[in-house]
Amino acid sequence: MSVSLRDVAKSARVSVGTVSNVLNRPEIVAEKTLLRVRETIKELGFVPNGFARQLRFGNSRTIGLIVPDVANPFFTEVARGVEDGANKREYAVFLCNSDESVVKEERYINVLIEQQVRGVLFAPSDIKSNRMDEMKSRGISVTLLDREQKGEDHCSVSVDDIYGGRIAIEYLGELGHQNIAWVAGPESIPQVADRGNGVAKAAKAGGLNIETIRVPLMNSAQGEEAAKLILQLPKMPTAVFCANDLLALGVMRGLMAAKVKVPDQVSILGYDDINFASSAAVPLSSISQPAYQMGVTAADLLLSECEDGESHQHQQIRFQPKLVERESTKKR
Amino acid sequence: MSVSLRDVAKSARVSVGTVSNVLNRPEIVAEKTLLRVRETIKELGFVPNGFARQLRFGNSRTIGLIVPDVANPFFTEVARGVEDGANKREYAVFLCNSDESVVKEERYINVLIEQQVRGVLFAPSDIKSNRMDEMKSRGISVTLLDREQKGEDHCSVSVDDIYGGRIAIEYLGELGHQNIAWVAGPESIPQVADRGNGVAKAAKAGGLNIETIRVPLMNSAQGEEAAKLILQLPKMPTAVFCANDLLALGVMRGLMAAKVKVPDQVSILGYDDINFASSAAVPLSSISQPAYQMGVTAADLLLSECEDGESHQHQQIRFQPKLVERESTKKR
DNA sequence: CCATTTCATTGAATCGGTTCACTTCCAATA
DNA sequence: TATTGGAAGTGAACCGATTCAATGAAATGG
Repeated sequence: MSVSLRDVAKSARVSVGTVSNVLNRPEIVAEKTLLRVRETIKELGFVPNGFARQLRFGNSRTIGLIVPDVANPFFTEVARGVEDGANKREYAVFLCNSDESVVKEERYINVLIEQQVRGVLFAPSDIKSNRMDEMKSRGISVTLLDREQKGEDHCSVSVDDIYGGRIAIEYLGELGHQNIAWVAGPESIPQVADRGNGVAKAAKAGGLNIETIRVPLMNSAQGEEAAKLILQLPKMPTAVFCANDLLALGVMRGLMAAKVKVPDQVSILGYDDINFASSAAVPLSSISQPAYQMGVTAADLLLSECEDGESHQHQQIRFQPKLVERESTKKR
Repeated sequence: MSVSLRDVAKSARVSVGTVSNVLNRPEIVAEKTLLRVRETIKELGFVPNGFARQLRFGNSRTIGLIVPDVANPFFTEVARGVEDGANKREYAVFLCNSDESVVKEERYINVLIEQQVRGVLFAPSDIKSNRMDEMKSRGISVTLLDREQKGEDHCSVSVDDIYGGRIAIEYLGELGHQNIAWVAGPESIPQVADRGNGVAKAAKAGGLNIETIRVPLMNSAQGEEAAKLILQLPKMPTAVFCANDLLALGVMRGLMAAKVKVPDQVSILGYDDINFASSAAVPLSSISQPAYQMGVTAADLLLSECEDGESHQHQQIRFQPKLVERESTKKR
């Protein structure tokens, strides 16, 4: 089927070594031979086989990035950062969307191993260290993304979500809000749990009243559901803090549909600071995570691990989230 | 560095063939040997080398997907479709974000060739058929995404954007709008040009007045700029049709900031029907493209080309966009 | 004219897993 | 006892590009 280097060699009446030299070190080949071989290559439509080359070299210049949801603007932003960080060092990124499914995650890990990527950036749906150890044992470096691990087996890049939850509530407290609804996702998601801890801590310190509303998924449709529940609360809160921006946008829509004025009657605060937050009808205040920067940093960390080899020291990098004030929050 | 099959064989005192059989056809190996070899594999931490395997087999079960912008919800939706379509046939997808840069596009094409993907789904920033022909000559099938080519060298999946532009204006005409602003992106983007043609055609047929506003990028910030321009028009339009939803959301925000009521004073119509369209403060009416379906179809087309080989017939599949009516458009 | 250096080319060995024709060995059958 | 059959295991050849010690040929120098 495919034309091999040997075919070219035979047809051009030279040795395989010469053809290889034409491709890789043309300067050491006599001009006449060079032209003849190149002519033959074109004629036969020869293209070197990447597998064979890499089999010889031992590794590729690609890394894998596994995220739970590409449709979430937060992760697309992280992905852009990873890409830029990797491109700077001339690596390419294999972007894998696990869709929060462990099965897909496993499948992608297998593919990445088979394709012999140099390293993997992993934002697991669920921390299963066995696969991570497996990758490591195969010489594939792994860096955790948006998740931190207790041990020091891997590098990681994460965000201090407890702090994020705390400053959110502190800010709402400063604005004079006493009754606050906390719209949370599943407790099983570590980020949600951490943000919730921060919320509880700040509420206790400030003597604020928190009403928790838990929804199974963190999208805007669930936000609208949450809005309905908020409207039914015995005591209507004056502010709502949501576990991510998609929820917040849904809540905003749900409340506005019920003629509740945002932010005059109810303030809304999101988390992630996705792009769309600023272009909502009432621009959304949010707790911002440096998504792009996290991606760049993670790529840097992973690739320096790949290139340093033995001498590498694992690092746990943790970013601080920041409040971004827009128009959806207001003094009581 | 890495443990090879030969090392295992030596250590377990069997031949390489037997070790290979333990991995691939364990049923033909005597149980006692099986256990011993497996023990050794675990002990040495042996992992087969994917390149060597694929060198033997000749090709992988991966395809590449090159999109101009993963951050655009339209393309993430397409990507999900592609993934699901590919997974059904047990292929994995290498998602590459060209970021509208030809340089990145080229680099990714090289990586895909090197990784010996089976096929490529390509939404080019710019139709450069030379690379496409090159891939084809290397036995990598190529299917065009969201772009149609005149010749019949490749399969393609696209949307009838002329039709989309037409039904948009026809709809606004039916609602009684006579003065309509058309917020367009760069004319160099084929989709924009097609939509514009549809707009012109429908306007002529219906005797409507169209004011074209051209912006350099198709994001929501540019939409806000467009809103300013609209407010300065000598004759204020009663409806705005935007080349995509991001622009439309920006326009909506810009107009509302200027106290223009949507849709009472001005109707707004977008294009793409991204997820966020429905959760905007005033849910956005839009021309919907079957993004997910397009992705699934493209993957199917590509993979049947890969598997059929010679007997394959190239197909040009073209979807019809549909109007989705929400609350941002209203009768005059 | 021979010795030495330079330049061009060669081709076998290598990477690591898979395959397959072949050998062993043992039990079953005639 | 001789023959057959089947199961288990062997190891060389192979996939295709790269590398490097070795060879050949031409050019330079004395």
